[in-house]
Amino acid sequence: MASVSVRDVAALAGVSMGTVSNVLNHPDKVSSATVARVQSAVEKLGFVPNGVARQLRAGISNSIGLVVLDAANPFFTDLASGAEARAAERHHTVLVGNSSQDPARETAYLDLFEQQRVRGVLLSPVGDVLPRLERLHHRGIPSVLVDRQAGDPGFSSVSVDDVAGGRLATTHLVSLGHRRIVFVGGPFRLRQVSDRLAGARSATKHRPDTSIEFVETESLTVEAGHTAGQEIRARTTNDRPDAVFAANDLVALGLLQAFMHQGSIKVPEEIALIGYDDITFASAAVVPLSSVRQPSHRIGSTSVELLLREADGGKEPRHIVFQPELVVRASTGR
Amino acid sequence: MASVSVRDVAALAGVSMGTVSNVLNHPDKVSSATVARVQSAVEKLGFVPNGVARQLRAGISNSIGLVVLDAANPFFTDLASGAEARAAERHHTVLVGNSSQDPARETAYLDLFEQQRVRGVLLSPVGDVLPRLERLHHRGIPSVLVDRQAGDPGFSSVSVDDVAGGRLATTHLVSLGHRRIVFVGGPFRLRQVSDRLAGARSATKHRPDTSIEFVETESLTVEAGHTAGQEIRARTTNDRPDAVFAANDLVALGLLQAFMHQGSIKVPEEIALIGYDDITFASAAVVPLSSVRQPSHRIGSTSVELLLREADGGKEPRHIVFQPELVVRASTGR
DNA sequence: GCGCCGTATTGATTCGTTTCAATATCGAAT
DNA sequence: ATTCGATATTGAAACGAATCAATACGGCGC
Repeated sequence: MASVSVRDVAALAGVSMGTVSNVLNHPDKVSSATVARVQSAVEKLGFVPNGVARQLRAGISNSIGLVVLDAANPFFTDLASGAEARAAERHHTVLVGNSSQDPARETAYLDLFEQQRVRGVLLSPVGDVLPRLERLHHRGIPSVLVDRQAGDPGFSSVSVDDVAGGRLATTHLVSLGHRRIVFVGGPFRLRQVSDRLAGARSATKHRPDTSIEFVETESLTVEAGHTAGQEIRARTTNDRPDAVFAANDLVALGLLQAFMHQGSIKVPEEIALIGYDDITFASAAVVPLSSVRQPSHRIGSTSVELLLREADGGKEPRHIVFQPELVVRASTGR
Repeated sequence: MASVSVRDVAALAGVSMGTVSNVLNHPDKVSSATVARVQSAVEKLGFVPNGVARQLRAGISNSIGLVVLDAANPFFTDLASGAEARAAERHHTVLVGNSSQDPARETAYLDLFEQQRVRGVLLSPVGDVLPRLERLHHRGIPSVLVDRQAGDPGFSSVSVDDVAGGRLATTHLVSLGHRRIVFVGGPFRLRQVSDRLAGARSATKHRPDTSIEFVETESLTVEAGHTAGQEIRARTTNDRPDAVFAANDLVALGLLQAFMHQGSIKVPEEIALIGYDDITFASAAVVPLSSVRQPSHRIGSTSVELLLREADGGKEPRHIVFQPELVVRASTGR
């Protein structure tokens, strides 16, 4: 019942296996009469070529591996959909792995992709992956760092200037008159977080009347934001900040939920709030959320672009940096 | 420079390919001295077994294909994460495809999975896929319908009783005194939509004082909801419903955005609103959203469970139906 | 010293496809 | 009639690992 192979098709059509293969892949090399005969045999047997065997023979697949930090974050689903779209145009497939910010899972996916001999790897890294990428590179598997500038210029990268984004958000808060700012996000070892934080710091550096405090969270989720928000809500009014900059919108939404609980803290009157990523849900939040927009879809498509360029030609690595954009909504007053 | 194979490892270790393979897969069959020698050769050469070759030889992969209706919908990302977690426990990998409610893309992913000879397929269908699944089944690839009861009992399914869910939501609206209800969602050909709608209808059937109207959208997205909301907002006050039941939370959030625009319609005072799925963002919305909760994570893990059972033992198909749960928040008053 | 048994190891074959040099076929040109 | 060329087709050799019957190697009892 199981598998019909080219052999069976060839037998039924009365030709050799090579000819069947040619009908499938180079129909122009085969006389039209034979093409017809083979195709009807394919039809009759319900033959579907075995992609695994094909890939083994070809030596390289047309799949691209993508490891994201958090599949539940709309920023990454947008990014992934951008990557998929571009890949589909080039007849490639994207395999998405979710590291959930766990270095072990990240490694597991890299192992899988290496074993599967994917065409290349797109990665928004958690752990220290450079040695790993070296190894992949050495094996002929190129990689592109996504949403993070390469520490090592040896690897291509597509990123957004997170320092600029952090500065944008913070400058905006300061310009509204806020002086006591809290940055919420984490873990700080994530580049996205530390860069946005650095931007925040640089925006306040030359303003001695402002202060900036850092609250580290375990992850960049709604839940983590909610926890941090409860901590802030528990403070006495005097100890509270007058503005909060969240490392991403999920955290911001969690904070917002905590602040609004029983109406304890009014946003933006008592505390102004700004997030990062401008996910779809930001504008539909209890208090529509100000945010820093990133071109998530384009990041994905551009990454694939770079990756395939490298996989094909072997050009030297490139670095593309997009600029973020401030989006002002009700959560920072106006 | 590329690939080191078992052959190279065997040569360096001074053993046969068969022995290398045994070290990798049945270390107990090999003397410990040889194991050590082979492992050091593996180390030295940086050998990573070729998963593609392995799979070809094995004849079956340990990947599971999953096709979702909308990867941007948190309901499906939760479902996928449930599936991944369960699959990982069983040493399987989930390949996620996003059909975006497009039958052509759905078919493309099924083609891919068939060519890749995956272990099985999880599918939340858009088009008429039963013939396709028959074919897969005939080829020895089992499938499980996800988030939809099988029309054909020949295939296993894991679903939520959407009719009950629709009834739950609508009964709730009626019990709050709402009499003029609009159901927003689409396309109606999606089972999820038509079932929820059927539930809504059944809840109002024996109440001649209530009316229910159906507004069909092109898809189940925030944007589609927003468009439908603008249409409703454009009506004269007399023509407006006093409650809206959205086919999912994304649509509900879109509606909410449209209603709140310049404060034109107050929720829930002028129009009560209830969604479906209870995604994370529902509780953080402008007006926290009432919804119908589904056990998305468990749906995913249970699906994998059923699929692997079928892939292993070949037991007869099973049908699991979860019950939805009403979650009341501010958007339906109280 | 011989046969026997269990453990270790080998080497050839298989999985299903693509590739490519070799061959077959046929018409046109010499 | 023979050669040349172009076009179609063939068949065998890869790709890289897993399997399994066959063999080698010891040690043991007799």
